[in-house]
Formats: sequence, C-alpha cells, structure tokens
Amino acid sequence: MVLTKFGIIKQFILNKIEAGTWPQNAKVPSENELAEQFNVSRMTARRALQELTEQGVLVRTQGAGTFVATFKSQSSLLEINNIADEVSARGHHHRAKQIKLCGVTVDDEIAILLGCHSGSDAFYSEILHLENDVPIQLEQRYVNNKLVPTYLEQDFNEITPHEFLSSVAPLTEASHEIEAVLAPIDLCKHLDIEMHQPCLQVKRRTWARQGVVSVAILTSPGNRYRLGGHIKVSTA
Amino acid sequence: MVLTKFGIIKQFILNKIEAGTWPQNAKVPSENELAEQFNVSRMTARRALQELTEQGVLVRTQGAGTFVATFKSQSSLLEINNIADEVSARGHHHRAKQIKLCGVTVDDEIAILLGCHSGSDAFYSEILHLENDVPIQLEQRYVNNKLVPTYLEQDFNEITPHEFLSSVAPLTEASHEIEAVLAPIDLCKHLDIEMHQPCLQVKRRTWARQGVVSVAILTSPGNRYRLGGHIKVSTA
DNA sequence: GTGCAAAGCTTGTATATACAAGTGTTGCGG
DNA sequence: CCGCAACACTTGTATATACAAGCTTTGCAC
Repeated sequence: MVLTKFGIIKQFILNKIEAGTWPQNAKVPSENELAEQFNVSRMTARRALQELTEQGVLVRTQGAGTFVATFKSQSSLLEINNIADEVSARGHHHRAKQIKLCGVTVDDEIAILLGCHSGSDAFYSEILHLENDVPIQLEQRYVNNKLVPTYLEQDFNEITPHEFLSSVAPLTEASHEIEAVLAPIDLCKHLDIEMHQPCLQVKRRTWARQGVVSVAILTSPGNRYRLGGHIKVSTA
Repeated sequence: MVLTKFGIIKQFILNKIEAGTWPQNAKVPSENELAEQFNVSRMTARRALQELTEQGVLVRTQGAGTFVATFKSQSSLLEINNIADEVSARGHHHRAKQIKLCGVTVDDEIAILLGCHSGSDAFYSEILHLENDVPIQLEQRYVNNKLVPTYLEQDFNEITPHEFLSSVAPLTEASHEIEAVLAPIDLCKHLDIEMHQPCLQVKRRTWARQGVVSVAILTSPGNRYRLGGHIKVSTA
C-alpha cells in the first residue's frame, strides 16, 4: 500500500480546508462519520484527526467535536509581525497607510526568494504601519501573482496584507532572516528618522501548500519596535 | 485516574534521560518491554514512545528500535545561535574567548528574566565568539546557580556555554526577544568597532523542566552576523 | 416557560489482536 | 572465511471493542 489509510483521510481534510469548503472554525466530521465514510475503523479515522490536531490544523474538544483551527492557533511564530494585533494588544491604535500597490519586474534577489525567474512579473506593495499615528514599520512585500491574482484589487488601508493573504491561502510555513541595518532611505523618507538610527530588518518568506506566496521586508526602528516571540520547543 | 498510563511511562522515560541514566543515542526499551514492565498493552506503551518522538525527545527506526535523540534534532530553532555549528557550517574556524566567569548579584531586569529575586546570586559569563579570529558575537549570560551549580568550574574557551548547558539539563523551551541597537560599549571595547554601527541584540531565555536555566544576551554587529532560521509551522 | 435530569452524541483512554515491513543476528552451505 | 537464507525482534498500520469523560440536546416535571 503506497499510501496509508489515515494519510488519505488527512489529505481529504486538508483539501477541504484549502478549497475553502471548510472555513475557519467549521465543524469537521466526527471520528465515527469519517470511519463510516472511508470504511475504516474509528481508531484509524481518529489518527488522521489526531495528527492534524498536533500540526495545529484542527482543534478538538472532548464532547463537542473537531473544528478547523484559526490560523493564529497554528503557531505563535506567525503572529510575530502581525503588527495590527500586537499594537492592539498594547491598547494602542493601529493604522496602515498604503504607499504603493503595483506590478513589478523582480530582480535577482527577489526572484530567488520568490522562487521564480529574474525578470518575471510579481505584485508589490509598500505599507507604512502606524501606532497611535507614529510610524513603526515599513512593510515592503512582493507577492506571487499566480497564487494571489487578486492582490492588486485590495485596499491595504483597510486590511493588512498579512490578513488578506491568510484568508486567501492558509500559510503552512515561514522562514525569517533578521538583520540589523541602518535606517534605509525609504524609511527615513516616510518619516523624519535620523539616518544613523539602527533598525531591525526582517525578511520573511511565507509558503502555502502551492509554493511561495510572498516575500516581505519589514523594517522597524530599533528603539521603537521590539520583535518578540515565545518559541515552544517541547510541549511536554 | 488522575494520571494516564501513557503519561506515567512518558515521565518515567523523561526522568531517565534527565538523570543521565539514558544518555544521547542510548537505546530505550522496546514497546513490548515497556508494556510488560508497566503491565499495559503494547499500544499504550507505544503511545508514550510515539508522543516523545513527536516532541523530539526520542528517535525511532523501524526494525532497529527507539533511541534518545540528539539535542539538535529537538528543534531547528535552538540551533539559531549555536554559533560554533553555524561557523563550522560555513567552513570557517570558530573560537571562543572567555572574558569573564564569576558570580554576580542580579539587578531587577535580570531577576525578572531569571525568575528569581532582585539581589539574589547568579553566575555570569562573558564570552567573545570569533569566526576566523574575527569577533562576531558577544555573549553575556546569566545562569541559575541552583540548577547549574558547576557552571563556574567550566572552561568556556573549550566548550560553549550552550553546549555545556545542553549536556547538563535538556532544554525544553526558549523565548527570544530581538532588538536592533547601536554597538554597546562592551562590544566596541572588545574589538575596534565603530560606535554608530547597528547591532542585533538577542535576549534568549532557556528553560529546562525545573525552570529557567539561563538568560543570554547575544550582541552581533549587523553587517557581519546574520541570524537565520527556518521555522516550520506545519509539517504536513 | 423554566429548571434540571437523562439521553445521546463527541472525544479520550486502554486493550487484544493481526499482519506488514525493516533491521540485526544466527547459522548453514559452499 | 564468505555469502546468503532463515529467524527473531523491532516498529508501523489497521481493526474491533470497551468504558470514561465532557458537551449538547431533548424532554419531562414543576
């Protein structure tokens, strides 16, 4: 048997979630229902649900049932730069100002990160995040135009790219590179910041199951913004 | 039943590992052996081994057996600042220079991080990491003197604090805070770095099962050192 | 209608069993 | 001694079953 039975059930569930048939918080068939549907024992159906729960895709409650997890619950890591939430958690007001939103031709560096060819097309957005109307982060984002064809139709004054992308394609993976840099000209320009101020620059790539969704370059003045994150290694 | 049977077996195994009875790569009793020893079915013993494997504590190979995992395999995250390995991976030579190793009285900030009272004692080490004899990171570390009483007896020119602490107590959790700062005087002092150079400063807390083990403040010039890490959110 | 108990669903734990598949060892034949 | 087949042992998958524990709905008594 090339594929395991519980693997087939897992894939079935993942497909439903990806396709949007089962949105966030939707109820997933019970162990018994899946068992009957796939003609397997309850323990096998259970295993599929169990493993997806461990992976953060589903949430289970004894007595109530199994549900599609909220994206957030998948990992504390992907919240790291969900600025809107972070600012709100501090009791402050978050606002995003869309500076640019257009198509671009990608250069070598971005092509490698996006997993496409240099010179091919992509979407680009530049958004300034403000906390109580004070700028705290410049977000420069390159987006895969094949996976997210409707990106240019959005208004990122209203919804953050992160929120929008999460709703379009469930992110499955992310990688981060963090550097300390001197305030780049873009950021100095957008708010009077002195040139010799240290900044955190995070390059984040996000994947959906279909491939690289976007590459974001997030730059924050070091003395105003702090990147935190509690990283659990073991859940024992 | 206040404790589950598989939970008891998990704890039994974790205790053996913590106590050092079963070192890295040691063979763990087979499912059948555990089942007999604890008077449970094989499936129950299996579950204990299974969950510890998912948590990265054990490694299993069909046909061969179950073994205590190497610390590294627990998480790609905790490697992030295992500088020695990172430098080696680049094919360069890593060297550590022990600058300080002493007992200290902790101030308010460190007390909170270490989970002890301000004014109580702790151990402190200051180590400069060099790549091909070029300094790349200053490591300032406060260590819980109750959990690691032998810290001051080590020679950190030979073994990194991270390696030593890993061997003493298996780390279970870590949190990181990352800031961009201007090169602090300590770092400027230890090698001729200009004062207005941006640096990455990572504050890392590490836990063992008994509590907070140490707090490390890692400072690296932004243009020389890059903190990378591939963070898997879902393993589907 | 309200309150509450019972029933019925759900997930959680545990067991016994069977066979598949991979590893290591043992021992036999050459 | 070497090569290889057979065997023992290990983990992996799958099933059927039983009962415990928690949530939701139903329905009865008041």
